[in-house]
Amino acid sequence: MRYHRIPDETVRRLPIYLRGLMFSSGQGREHISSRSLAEFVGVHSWQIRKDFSYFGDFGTPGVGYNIQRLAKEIKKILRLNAVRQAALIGVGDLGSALLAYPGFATYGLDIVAAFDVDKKKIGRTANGVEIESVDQLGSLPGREITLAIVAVPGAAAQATVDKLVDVGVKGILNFAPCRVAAPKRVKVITLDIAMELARLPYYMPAGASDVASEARK
Amino acid sequence: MRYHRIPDETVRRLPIYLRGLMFSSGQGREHISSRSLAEFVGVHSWQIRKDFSYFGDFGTPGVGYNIQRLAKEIKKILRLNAVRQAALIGVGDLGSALLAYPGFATYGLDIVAAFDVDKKKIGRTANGVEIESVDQLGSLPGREITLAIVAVPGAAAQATVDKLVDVGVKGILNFAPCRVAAPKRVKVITLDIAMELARLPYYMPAGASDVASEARK
DNA sequence: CCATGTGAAGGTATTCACAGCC
DNA sequence: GGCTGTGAATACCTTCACATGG
Repeated sequence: MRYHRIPDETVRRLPIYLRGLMFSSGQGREHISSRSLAEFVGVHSWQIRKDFSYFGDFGTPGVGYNIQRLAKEIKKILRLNAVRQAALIGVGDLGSALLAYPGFATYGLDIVAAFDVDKKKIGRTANGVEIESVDQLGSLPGREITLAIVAVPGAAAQATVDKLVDVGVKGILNFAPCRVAAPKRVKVITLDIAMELARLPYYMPAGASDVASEARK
Repeated sequence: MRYHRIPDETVRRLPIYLRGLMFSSGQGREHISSRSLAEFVGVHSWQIRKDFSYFGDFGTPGVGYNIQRLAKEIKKILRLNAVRQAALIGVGDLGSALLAYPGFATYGLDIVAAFDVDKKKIGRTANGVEIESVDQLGSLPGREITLAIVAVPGAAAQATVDKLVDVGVKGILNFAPCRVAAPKRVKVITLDIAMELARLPYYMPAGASDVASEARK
């Protein structure tokens, strides 16, 4: 079925596939089967085929998928085909790490501006980006920045997001450990690192005391 | 229905509720309605009631939920009722930020050990934790550490996880941007920061050119 | 013969509406 | 009147099995 709405869960997996395809592409191969890709990315092959079926026929029966063509299509769907510029708000420990993080480039995302409230930081350069005062956020509309990464303390998060919405940012990745409200036209994804760790114990078997004995097995 | 398996999606939301409850608890109130909590955490009230219904009657009709009692129960379910010690592997930019991250304590998680391959870092102290050589991972079984946070480069991730499994770690939060394999008895949650950002453009409306005009509205 | 693409079946989670209780 | 707890309805996603195509 070629024309179909793409389920959210499929959209969530597309970056995983993309990562796998880009890696395979670096290996010099031209085609990849759903089976091979499945093994590499850790998703079942039938799930992969179903996911790809939502947006067209990219596979050749008996051969597999053309890596380049499929990667290009996924990028198009995710709108990652052009390099996108992002601003970072909050250059603390986490913010600094994000500035230095090489992974964003993988998906064509580039942090080109950084803002902080701390006067001591303003004017300094971190990873080739000059840190500006948050008061300068008003200058964003003139620059080609549509995305923002929020790495400020929870107490400042909502005010920061409000400001970002004001200056026309369309998408926000929020690292502050709290819910932030925004109009529907602005997409906010909150990524609370500690919360992810918090559900780990639930899935872990037994108590802490059997670590040593378990290790011997 | 009091005795019921708790759906995974509910487990994923429990830490969100817990955060909200702990905050409300600090406000001195004793009870909270599903409506108030909903507003605070950004989840619909019926969803909250349904989620809570999976593990017992904690609400009083006309009054709401007893904050302390409910928080305690959620902690018990998530097995966060005792402080849990974690080890950090990889003290680079991201690892250092995680060491300094205050959010883990919210859920009773404490990073008490750090490991790196870099000889220059070994022996130094970061946030009160002495950085040890990864060769010392073998010493983990004697310590009360069941959880590990992996913040090493992608190329080293699988080897690191293998080693952690060997020394009896039961749960791993993996920040490396790749899939890692582990036996079923060890729970691995992979958190690829760039991937989260990668699906943001998909949900953003229109192109980059209308930023300025949009901001005027 | 191998691998895709997809209807159909099955399972899981969300949403609703309201009975029951304080 | 306000709020919980929950069956029932609905929507969504996953899994399977296999027809179809190279």
